[in-house]
Amino acid sequence: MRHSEFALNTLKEVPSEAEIVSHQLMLRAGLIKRLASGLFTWMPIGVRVLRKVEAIVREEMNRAGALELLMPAVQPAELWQESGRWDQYGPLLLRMSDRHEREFCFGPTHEEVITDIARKELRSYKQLPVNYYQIQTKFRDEIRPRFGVMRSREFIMKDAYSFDLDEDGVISSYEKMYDAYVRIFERLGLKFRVVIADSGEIGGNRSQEFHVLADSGEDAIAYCDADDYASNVEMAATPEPEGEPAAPAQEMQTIDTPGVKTIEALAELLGVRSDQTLKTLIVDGDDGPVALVLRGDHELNAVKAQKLDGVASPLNMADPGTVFKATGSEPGFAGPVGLAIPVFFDHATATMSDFVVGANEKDKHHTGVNFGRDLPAPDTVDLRNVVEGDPTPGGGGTLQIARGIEVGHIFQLGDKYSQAMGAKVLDADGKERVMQMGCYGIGITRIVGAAIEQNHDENGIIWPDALTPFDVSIVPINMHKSDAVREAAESLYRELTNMGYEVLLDDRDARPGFKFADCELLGIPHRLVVSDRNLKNDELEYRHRRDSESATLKREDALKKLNGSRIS
RNA sequence: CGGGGCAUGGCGCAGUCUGGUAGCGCAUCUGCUUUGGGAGCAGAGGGUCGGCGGUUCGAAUCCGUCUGCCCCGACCA
Repeated sequence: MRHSEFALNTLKEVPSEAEIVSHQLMLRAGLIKRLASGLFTWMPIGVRVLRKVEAIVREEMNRAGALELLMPAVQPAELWQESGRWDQYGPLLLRMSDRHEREFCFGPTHEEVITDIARKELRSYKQLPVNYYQIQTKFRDEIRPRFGVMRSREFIMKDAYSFDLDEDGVISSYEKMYDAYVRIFERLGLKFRVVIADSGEIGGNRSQEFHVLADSGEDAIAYCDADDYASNVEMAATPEPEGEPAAPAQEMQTIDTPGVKTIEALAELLGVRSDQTLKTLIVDGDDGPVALVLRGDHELNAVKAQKLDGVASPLNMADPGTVFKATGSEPGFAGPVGLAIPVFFDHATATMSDFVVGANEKDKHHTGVNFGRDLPAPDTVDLRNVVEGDPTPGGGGTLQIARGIEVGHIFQLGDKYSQAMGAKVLDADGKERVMQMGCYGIGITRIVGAAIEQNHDENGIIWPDALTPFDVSIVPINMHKSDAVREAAESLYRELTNMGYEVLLDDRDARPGFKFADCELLGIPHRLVVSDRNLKNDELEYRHRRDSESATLKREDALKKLNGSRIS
């Protein structure tokens, strides 16, 4: 592609709409244009990247034996009513009516449609297993779209759905997808981790997420420094307490803490560490409010809390009126001493002694509180987020925390949809059996953003070879003055193109620095500079996007160098 | 949804308080000079100042209203 024929606009200044680096660079490099909140046009250079991602995903899905189909983006309400999700899904689902007042939605996912296909197409166990997939546009009406294509409302997803006769079958289909996903992310050239995930509302038993590692990631991942354990922090278990609390050294006292409503303020006022305090959170329960008690420096884990018997799901903090009724005080001074509602203590509180708690009275806290004396020794539960340094479930190491961007998710669904929608086949005994399903998603558009989050520097994007819109950039110096440079650049362009490279020839009449800056912003991995200076010796200047220095090489050596770095 | 902010040429912004000919930088176009790290000079094009309504002799500016966009939002008990 000649630059002069590729209508590409780059920006020197950062559009103010963009907050994170991938969004900024995608706008500056001209990959995307925003149309409305959470809606983006993929410009020609962006589409080149998108197609690379799709091609790899498609190849590996096909290799794994999955069958590509394409379902409608718009789906009839009846199917969603049949699965029960028309009412469950909430405002995330974009609903619409046609001219006959029939209701539809723009698909946020396709379990209903595929299950409908499966119940019509699949009759016999002999047809199983089947894994259908598509690469297609979804719409989810996010509360707050942000981070460019990373959390947009419309996005492209590869979604796959497997159908098996029994649980052994699902496990096998799931494992095939796991292997395919590992190959996909390896081929994409991204650093990633597979983590144990919450299967959440979708149900089913087993679920893993694929995260691209990046400091700006929205998700926290806990992983072991000694084995291959990795988990979404939402799901990472904390250990049961070991040992006994130290013997009380202080008497319980009630002290004045006017206006002190936060743990930080409390710790500062009393000159204690936050891990010597307890925080007591009042949340809605199934039958009136319940209290959750954590060490002051720990964070509540909502996913864990809402799974407890008696705690409302989804988790909801009690309103101030309820807090007042339950504790006799406004929020900020709740504590477990003398509290008449159910109380859950986190594991980490079990070994504490001489700690500080709210006194259930405005502007008062208790100090020197101890289990066994001021409070009954608790049965503790797992309520908190893990933190760096916690022991791992395998016991072999300690947890580290990394940030990640979720780009893939695989589930064993079981029969949730097939049961609700009657997707059955006949087994070898001629009996009807409800099929077992799995579902497997990859965020195609999100991968592009995640790749940039992981691979960039102050000058721009640094594409992994597998994703780059162009492999090589040819930068001629003074091409419009020097026929020798022009001819050399054109012949190099033809030769590389014939060799199968995707080449961007910067044939603009611009100064070198301008071209270099664009080249780096666009993140093209290989750059060849053609100049009179080097042509005399039949030389080219080669520089990889990650290099800090250029190398002047004989033309054939430069080509060899390119070939040597070829991956496919 | 709650809170905050913004809306002026393709992008980034000033002008609004204190009403009086719509401006700057980047980008674009033309010409000349320039050509190894986002060039210089000279000129040019491009804006119903988000929409509607009001106040006024006069509104980007004041008032009302609507719309759009951005940011923050369990961890406080």
